[in-house]
Amino acid sequence: MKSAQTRELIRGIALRSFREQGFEATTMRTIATQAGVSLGNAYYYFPTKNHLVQELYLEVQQAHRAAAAPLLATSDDLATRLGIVFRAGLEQLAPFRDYASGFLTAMVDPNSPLNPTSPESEPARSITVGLFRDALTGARQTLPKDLGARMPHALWLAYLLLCLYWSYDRSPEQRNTTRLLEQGLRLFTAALPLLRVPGVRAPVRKLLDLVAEVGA
Amino acid sequence: MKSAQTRELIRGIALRSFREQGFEATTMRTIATQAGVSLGNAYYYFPTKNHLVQELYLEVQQAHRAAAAPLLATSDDLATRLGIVFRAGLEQLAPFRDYASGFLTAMVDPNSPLNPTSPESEPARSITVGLFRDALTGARQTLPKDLGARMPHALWLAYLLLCLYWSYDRSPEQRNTTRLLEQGLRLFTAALPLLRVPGVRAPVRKLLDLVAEVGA
DNA sequence: CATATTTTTTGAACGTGTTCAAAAACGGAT
DNA sequence: ATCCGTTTTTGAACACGTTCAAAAAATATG
Repeated sequence: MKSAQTRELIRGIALRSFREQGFEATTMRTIATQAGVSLGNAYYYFPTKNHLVQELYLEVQQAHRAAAAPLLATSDDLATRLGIVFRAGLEQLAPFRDYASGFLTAMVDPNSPLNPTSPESEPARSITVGLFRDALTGARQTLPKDLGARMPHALWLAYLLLCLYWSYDRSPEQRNTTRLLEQGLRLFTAALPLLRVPGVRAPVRKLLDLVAEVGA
Repeated sequence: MKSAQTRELIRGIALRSFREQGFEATTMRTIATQAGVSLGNAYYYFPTKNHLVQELYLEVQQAHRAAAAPLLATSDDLATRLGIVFRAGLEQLAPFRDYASGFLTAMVDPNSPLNPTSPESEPARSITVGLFRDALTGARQTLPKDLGARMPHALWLAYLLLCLYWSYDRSPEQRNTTRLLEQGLRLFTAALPLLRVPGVRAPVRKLLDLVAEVGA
């Protein structure tokens, strides 16, 4: 029971190495060696390399919240607020740009604990979904209730897709990603009034329901 | 030069095994053994396991075209035609449902030849993009020229996202995926007239341009 | 035909993530 | 203090994708 220290030691070294060397360059053996521990011992605390990456994932999401939450107090415009959350998220990822593909590949596998829709990712996921919920509820503009309930989850998925785009974005400083975000927000706000039209609202709700089933 | 036979032998056995056993269960060693060839020899013809999967990818896209092309002759309605291409694509994938995640994970890695946006995937990609182009040009409804030029590529990306959704879809017979497709098509046709409004068309074009940069 | 060169094939090796039986350290009850 | 059960740690092993030098086979050249 005393050796939750060992766990922390391994965790800390792994996360530092992930940040500095990336996913594939960080080997379970190097982690164990740097921690002064046997390879098998690392596996005693973390059943999988991906479980270690998940610790990083959670930490990044916590930083995301810490960065976005104060900024949300500065505006009550919906698009601005959504932009704050999206942008703060991308900023957290910036340091990982070079190794993004390695992390990404691991996250897409539906059987991996790392997958954002997995039960193991629930803590990290709920942070981001919560941020989008805050962005919506604190805004001057409001959505129809049924859509508002489904929207945070849909926005979270949109955020994941944006991250996917970002990891493929080879434009300087990933400007295309921010451009895509801005255009998307513009279109979203332009379409906002339409969501009150019953003929639009109903199909959109159905769409959101289907989208919601990913990562329920 | 004579032994392009060996290549075909390995290729054939690998593809059959991929179909029957999936991606991870099909091992380079089992392929080599079944082909009566040494492990190193398989690598002489295919520098990577993923290069073998790519052969499967191409074959599936060819089947996609073979299935969709004749059906396209039966209607000139845009939504119907798009639905034909999307649905035919999903039908080709159906046999792989159980192993989809394995293939998928390999395809998302931007550094993999398997990635749909890679140069190596160009033959397979151009088939699908071409199908969407055919669906558009043969339709009664027309798009503004600037959007029409960008749309096939965007639809191809939408198709990839639908495949991603499909691979996560745990509803019986993946009904959710077809529902999502139908709802999406409904919304697309409903939004079609809007694309002629200059205030909508311009931002949409910008969006499509950004989207186009993935897999240029 | 004999020899040189190129193409094909082999088999052993490497480093990876992961597993596991057994050893060691630890902690509480006698 | 000693024993017993649990927790922690170890080190060797496995299967995998991949690499590579060298052997073998095929082919070209004299």
